[in-house]
Amino acid sequence: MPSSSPSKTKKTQASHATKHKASSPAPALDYDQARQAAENAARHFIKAKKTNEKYSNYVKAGSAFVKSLSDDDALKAKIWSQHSKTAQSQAPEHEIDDGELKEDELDPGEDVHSPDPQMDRVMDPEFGEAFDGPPKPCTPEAIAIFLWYKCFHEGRKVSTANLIYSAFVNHYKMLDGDKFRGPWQDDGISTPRGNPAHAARVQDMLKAIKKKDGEPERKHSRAMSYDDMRQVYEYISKECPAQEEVPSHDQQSKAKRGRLLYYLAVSSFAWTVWTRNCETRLLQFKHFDFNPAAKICSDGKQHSYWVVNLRNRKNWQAHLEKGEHQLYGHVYNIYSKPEDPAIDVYQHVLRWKDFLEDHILGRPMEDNDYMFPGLGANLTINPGEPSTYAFNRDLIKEVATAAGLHKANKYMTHCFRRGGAQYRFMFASIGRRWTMARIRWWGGWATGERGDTLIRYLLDELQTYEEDHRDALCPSDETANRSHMGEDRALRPLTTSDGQEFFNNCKTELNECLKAQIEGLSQHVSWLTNSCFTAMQVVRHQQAPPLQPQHSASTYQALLPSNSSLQPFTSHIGVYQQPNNAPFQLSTGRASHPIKLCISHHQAYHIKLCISHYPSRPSAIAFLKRSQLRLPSSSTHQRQVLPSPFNLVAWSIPQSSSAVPHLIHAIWFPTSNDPKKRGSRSCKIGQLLSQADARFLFGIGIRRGGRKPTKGCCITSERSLRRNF
DNA sequence: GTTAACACTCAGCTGAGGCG
DNA sequence: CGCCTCAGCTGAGTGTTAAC
Repeated sequence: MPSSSPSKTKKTQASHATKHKASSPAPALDYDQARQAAENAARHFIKAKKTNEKYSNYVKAGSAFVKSLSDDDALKAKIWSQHSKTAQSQAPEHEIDDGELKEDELDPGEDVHSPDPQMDRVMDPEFGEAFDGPPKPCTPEAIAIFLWYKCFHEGRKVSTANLIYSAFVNHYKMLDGDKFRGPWQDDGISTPRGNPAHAARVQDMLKAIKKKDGEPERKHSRAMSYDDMRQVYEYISKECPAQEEVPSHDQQSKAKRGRLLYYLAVSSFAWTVWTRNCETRLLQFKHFDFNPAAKICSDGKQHSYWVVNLRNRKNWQAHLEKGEHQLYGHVYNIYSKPEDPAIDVYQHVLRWKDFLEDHILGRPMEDNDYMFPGLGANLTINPGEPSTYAFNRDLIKEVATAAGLHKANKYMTHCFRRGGAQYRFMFASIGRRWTMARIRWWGGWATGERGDTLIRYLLDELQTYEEDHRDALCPSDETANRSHMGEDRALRPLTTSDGQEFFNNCKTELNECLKAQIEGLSQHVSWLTNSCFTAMQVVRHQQAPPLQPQHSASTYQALLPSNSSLQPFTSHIGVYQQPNNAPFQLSTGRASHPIKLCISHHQAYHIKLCISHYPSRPSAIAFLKRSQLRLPSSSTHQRQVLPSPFNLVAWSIPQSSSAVPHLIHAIWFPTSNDPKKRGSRSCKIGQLLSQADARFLFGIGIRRGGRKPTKGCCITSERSLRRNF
């Protein structure tokens, strides 16, 4: 019988052992005692304590079940026997008893004696003791019936069948050395040998149980994703009262702060180191090193970190036996991650430790203190006891619900291990995902584990993602089964179809853009021609004296449209000057009335047009921009550099022309400082521009820097423009 | 050598019941 | 009513074996 207080018993035993060790050497043992002690030690320690307990419980339960069944059957047999005797004594001799009941009179749950001799079997007289002592011929049948009872009658799942089966395998394996190991052998004559759990009858029942429920429903904990962690952290950042805001007497605020700091520490630790709940709960202060030796990286930088040593991860007993781990456990260096506070376990654990020491314990932590002890309602704890599973489970659900996570009740204690591992395996940014080898090491999985069962829940997620076809109707290609996480979507070459689609899209966009530009320029040209024409009319009729530069701006600003987008570029007014600082003047044909016009730039290319007259030179229209205009200087072979968008100078504006396309007669590159040559050349090269040419001219007027003027270049058509530009 | 099925172990999970 | 303990069920994780 198990002790009612196992912990006390354990402590008592340990205490006795300690005393015994300290007081006297071990007494001498005889052979029987030593053999018995060795067998007991093997029986008790070959499996984990909990496993042994569960196995033992199932064997006991099975034993009780067969006894009960045997007793019931004996009772029924007795009643039946008495009933038969009574019936025979009371029945008239002449009455014919057919010995059978009609089928519809039978209880459907009641077994019917079949005429089939195989079915009409009598219970083995040893059935009630089938599990007592060495296996008997009826033991396999007893195991099979017990399995049927638990799984078919009580509705237990396959795992229960496996557990019962394993319990009986282990029970008989450990019963008498090698005697009851191996396949079950029972010829009906000699004493049976082997393990009765391996009998065909038991195996058949196991197969039947495994198939009875079809595909089992999986109940995984929902993984805590990186986004979930951030969402919870944002919630806690708002809700967690700062230390300086918590009065010493305010236990409620203090408790709230403590719980949230505890949650941040536990969650970030489990999410980062991928620990299971029990592994986190059982961590003690001695497993941490908060003052490790300074470490200088290869790049010369030094980072803050602390060290945690996990020694007792799940199923590591076998690993330790094989020496698959480091001598002193599995060591993790935890570095600060201030840029990502939601998962900065370095800071969260330190913060929790400080809170624990300063506000709960009132002393520095000691080696055997649990890092995450269970918290009471008012921060009452016992540092020598770890937190409970239920406490962590409830806290996770509480915080997840409060933070507004989707399906918050689906988060269980395993959510951090799943979420952290999935993040490093699948969801971290490219370049930050870990290799399978690193994931295997970090999560403490066996090195020889197969690919598809290695970390099943990781690969399940990936499998689901890559083999999921629910988005097959999505217009965009979301196929993810051609590479890891569908990363090839970003690396696939451009297909003909993609190129055609891209071209069409560009064409549409470009057309709309050009259309807008041309319309804008067209308005400019229209306004420009009107302005020029009006200005010339003013000059012609007023016969005004030459305008001073400071007057010209205000004068001709009045000619500009009110549209704000066409504000005059006043800083450039008058910059087009001759060396002696005299302003250029507009010449209308041979007239010598200087007029200066400044046309603001607009939209594309900031075209500025300055129409000036210069007494010693031909009238000109210059397109100014940030580039440089080379103009003849006073010396024959020197050129003066002035701001201009391109090296174009047009001249000779017809007085009567009001149409845009006929405004510009010629475009001329001034290459000579000789007014006579310029004048004579201009006469030869002047030609009318079409509207298309004019627009084209304005369009390509953006050409910056200006090509070196070619001697006597005249541009009169689009083709010429193309050729000369 | 690979793969799938099987075998086994153990911690997570759940509900019942006791207790203050 | 909430907290805690306990027992039993469930599923994850790991190891082994046989078929291909």
